[in-house]
Amino acid sequence: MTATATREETGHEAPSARQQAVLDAVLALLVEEGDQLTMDAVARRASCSKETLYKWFGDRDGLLTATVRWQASRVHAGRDAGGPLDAETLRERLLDFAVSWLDVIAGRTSVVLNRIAIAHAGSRKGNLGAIVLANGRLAIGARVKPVLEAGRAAGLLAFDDGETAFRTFFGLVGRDIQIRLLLGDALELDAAEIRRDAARAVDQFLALYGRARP
Amino acid sequence: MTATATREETGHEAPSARQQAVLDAVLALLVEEGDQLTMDAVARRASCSKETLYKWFGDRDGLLTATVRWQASRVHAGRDAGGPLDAETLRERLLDFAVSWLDVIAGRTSVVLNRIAIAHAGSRKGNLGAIVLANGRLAIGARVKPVLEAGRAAGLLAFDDGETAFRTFFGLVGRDIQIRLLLGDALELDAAEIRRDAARAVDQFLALYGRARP
DNA sequence: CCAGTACCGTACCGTACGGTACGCGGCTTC
DNA sequence: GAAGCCGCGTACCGTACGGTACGGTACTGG
Repeated sequence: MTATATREETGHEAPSARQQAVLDAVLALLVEEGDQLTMDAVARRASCSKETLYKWFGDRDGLLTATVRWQASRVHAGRDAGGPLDAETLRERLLDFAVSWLDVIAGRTSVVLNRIAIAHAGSRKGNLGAIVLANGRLAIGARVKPVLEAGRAAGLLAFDDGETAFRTFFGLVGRDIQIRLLLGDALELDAAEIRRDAARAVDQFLALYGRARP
Repeated sequence: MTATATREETGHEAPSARQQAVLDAVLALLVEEGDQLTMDAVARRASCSKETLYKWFGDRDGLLTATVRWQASRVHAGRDAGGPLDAETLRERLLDFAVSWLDVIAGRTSVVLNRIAIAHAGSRKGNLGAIVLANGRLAIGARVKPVLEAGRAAGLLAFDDGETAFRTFFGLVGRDIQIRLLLGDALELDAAEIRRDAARAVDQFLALYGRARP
């Protein structure tokens, strides 16, 4: 009930250490080689047999799905510290989100995984697309919206619909960055530039939705 | 020098009527069948032989490239009417851009083509990605920026860098729409909603960059 | 009326890759 | 230390699909 339990019915359980190593190999391969990822290459890179791959992950799609989930599981480093909200902490929290979001989407791994998921969404079985969406856009939304609501409750922000406000924030932060990276634009973003972009986005968002202390 | 001239050295010339029909078949197939587009299917759909396909377009990538270019060539319906700029016409021009941009990216064809290009960008030969980028994000930028500059010249807008201002505009208009559609989110946008979204984006942009009449 | 050309339809080839089968070494368990 | 698994390595199979070859038909130019 130890090892075999990981490959249960739904295939949703946390992967074993060895399986994680395999998934990391997939990620590495994806990042290095682009998307023409073959099962052979994975087996070779991870020093395991294709048979094991199929036993653990079912088929190629299963392996991809597990990889996306695995990567998603390590991104969820969010600080959702609660507490009283003044203008300064609100700005800080938003800046935090903006920076970490830009960090994610500018990363090679994210780009490659999004490419895979998008290609996948184009041909039946929307699973991958849905998973990436749930762990990307939707997850960040779910974490930012409460902050916005808190900001409104504290009289620091003014908006009717939290979803709309968040989508504006999303647009101000991401702008054309993700689509350009997905389409292969070079567009190097270093930490400093990310910080500057994030700060600008937060300023603009507060200019649009902020309320002068009443 | 008539028919053969279309298949010249670079392969850049406008396609003949028959070739256009083939490219339309590719688009239709792409939209209907997702991305597992085979040369056989194209030949069958367009009632032409595979040999002709290869003769005209070189290989599969050539066909895809020609298709992307063909689609791009029909999107360039931009109104670049010059003339004096007052606040109202500025807002109108921006609204125009926003609406037509949303129309494009929300269309099935654009989604499918972007998917293809993104997948392509993931595996060598960034051509397709570069082409889509050039005809999408870059083209709209090239058309909007002069309007922004004109707005600044007329004292209606205030910004240091036109590129940055445009990217903000881009983000306010597109928000999360494109990535969601690419990843397979349903997200139906009718004309009314597009108009509303575009108007909100323009209002927000003017709130950020507009200058009260001096 | 006879080339020559363009192009359709179909049959064909080669290969890459997803998926399966099998033999063998190294564990755990009794 | 024998029995039984797990999982590695490798060889193998089937097929889908990119690309080519070839025969047949229509149109054009001389």
